[in-house]
Amino acid sequence: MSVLYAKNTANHYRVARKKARQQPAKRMSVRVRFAPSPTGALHIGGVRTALYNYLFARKHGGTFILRIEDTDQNRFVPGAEEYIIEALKWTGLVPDEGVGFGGDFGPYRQSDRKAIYQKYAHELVARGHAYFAFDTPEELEAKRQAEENFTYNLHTRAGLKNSLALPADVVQQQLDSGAPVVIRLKVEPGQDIHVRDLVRGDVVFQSSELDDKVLLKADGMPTYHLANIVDDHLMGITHVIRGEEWLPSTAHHVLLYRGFGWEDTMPQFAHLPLILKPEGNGKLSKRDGAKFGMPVFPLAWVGKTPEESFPGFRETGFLPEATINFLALLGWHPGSDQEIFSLDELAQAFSVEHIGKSGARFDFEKARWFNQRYIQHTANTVLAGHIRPLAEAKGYRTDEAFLEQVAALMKERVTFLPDFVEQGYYLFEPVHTYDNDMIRKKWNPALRPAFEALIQEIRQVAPFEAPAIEEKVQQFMQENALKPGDVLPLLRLALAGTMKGPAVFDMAVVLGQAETVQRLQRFLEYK
RNA sequence: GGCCCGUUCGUCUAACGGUUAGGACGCAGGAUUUUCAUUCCUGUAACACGGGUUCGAUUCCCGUACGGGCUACCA
Repeated sequence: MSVLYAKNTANHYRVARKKARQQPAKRMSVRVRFAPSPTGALHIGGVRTALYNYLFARKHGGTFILRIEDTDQNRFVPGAEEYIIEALKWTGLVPDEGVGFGGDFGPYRQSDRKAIYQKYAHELVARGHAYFAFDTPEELEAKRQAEENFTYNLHTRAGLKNSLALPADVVQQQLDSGAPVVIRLKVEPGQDIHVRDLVRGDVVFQSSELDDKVLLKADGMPTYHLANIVDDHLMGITHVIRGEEWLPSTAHHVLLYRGFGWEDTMPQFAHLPLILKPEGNGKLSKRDGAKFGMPVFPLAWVGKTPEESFPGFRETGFLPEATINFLALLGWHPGSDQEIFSLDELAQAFSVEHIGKSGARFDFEKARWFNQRYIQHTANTVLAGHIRPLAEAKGYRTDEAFLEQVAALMKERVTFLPDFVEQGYYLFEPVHTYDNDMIRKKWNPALRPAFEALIQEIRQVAPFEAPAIEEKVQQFMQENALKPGDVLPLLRLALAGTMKGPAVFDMAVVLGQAETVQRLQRFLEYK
């Protein structure tokens, strides 16, 4: 971008602001939309797009809208819409308006707006900015086979079957016959199309490079291009925040706004950088989940086959807050060194200017770190609520007081929620795996009498609390000339089977006096 | 191929002409912890390349290389 362009951009904004002031009040409030297609599970990149839209709306006291773009009947997947809504609820990105959330600009599902698009498509034809085309997909495919870079545009349309090339009576006859017909955008040559992108600045396209995009398909449904312009206009969208893959077609979108005479209220655009694979080339795909052993979807998705089924952040044991925090920083930075943000804090700090321009690699290690941190800083009562269903599934006890104790003991040494009941299983059920190498290292048959005596001591401790137990054990070690290194590891092994874990005496308390004594005795038999 | 976008430690990124190029993850080392983890400290490591513009370029411009996206009656 040259200095001149930058200057022009600034000028443009000044003009735009001036215009905005002259517009009615309805243009003043921010309205953004998240517009996914229900073709399967919502990709994590889609969640990030939703997040940025949500944050932008919150930041500016605006409205966050969910619109379902289901104009491709062939790619429709049952359950996908429900999945999208559930994913938004789980992450806390709850729409103010949209499918399932009400609002005055509905319907918000594009398949329910079919008639609207047809009306506008025909209006565009009447205005001379679009035309009918009768070429079949097969014919076009043949053209592409025959010609390397075949494009439907002003150079080729004269030789194709459309209302611009065919005689009026033939066109009318085609129309009357009910033969398959599409409506295409008539791209006029010789125009510079400027897209003032909030993230990238001024992006220029030559209209002669653009093809005559299909606006209304033969099945009567609109393509994305038509539907998104009509809806954004009708729904009063002020800012379009979407993935970078849409940048090239934005030129067409600008042409559509012009064609409809809506350029004055055209939304501002912000194209987000893509999320890339952890390693190698290309953008993150659903297959990368299995490849790198990590989820790339917010929620698990159950497909028809195992290959079409995918794990989710939720099921892996991520807290939604950690997931959001992680995603927020993937392609955006707050302008400070702060790393930990609640949703509200993110909304406060958010600004489009701080969205990055280049693609961000999906860094699962960082995601792990966020989750670990969030678990550490989450209240035991809240954690208990997360642990309960996991414990239930394993048939473990689930009383509140106990689960809170488990949370307290384990929260500083787990990464994912299931770790509480997996790594810390010995808090719920008897030890099933002993670290035999460690036992060999620490056990000595000569220790047996002392160990038996110690069990008796522990049996006596009352009340059975950590300081009291510790005191008793300390005293015992002193009297028997034993070192902590001789005794403590054995106690730990007896209670947990492993050298990893919470402080021994804390564990003993959580297990309870009876269970502690029982485990010590069982250990004596085991070894 | 054409069009468009991008390029700072391994990764996420800060810097908006003058800095010992900052932070975080990861990794390494140390302290604390009679385990593990946490916590704390320290270290490691980057301006893709070549031309300009400028007193001075990571920063502005051009080019090259590399990466990415789009190129459907998919979104």
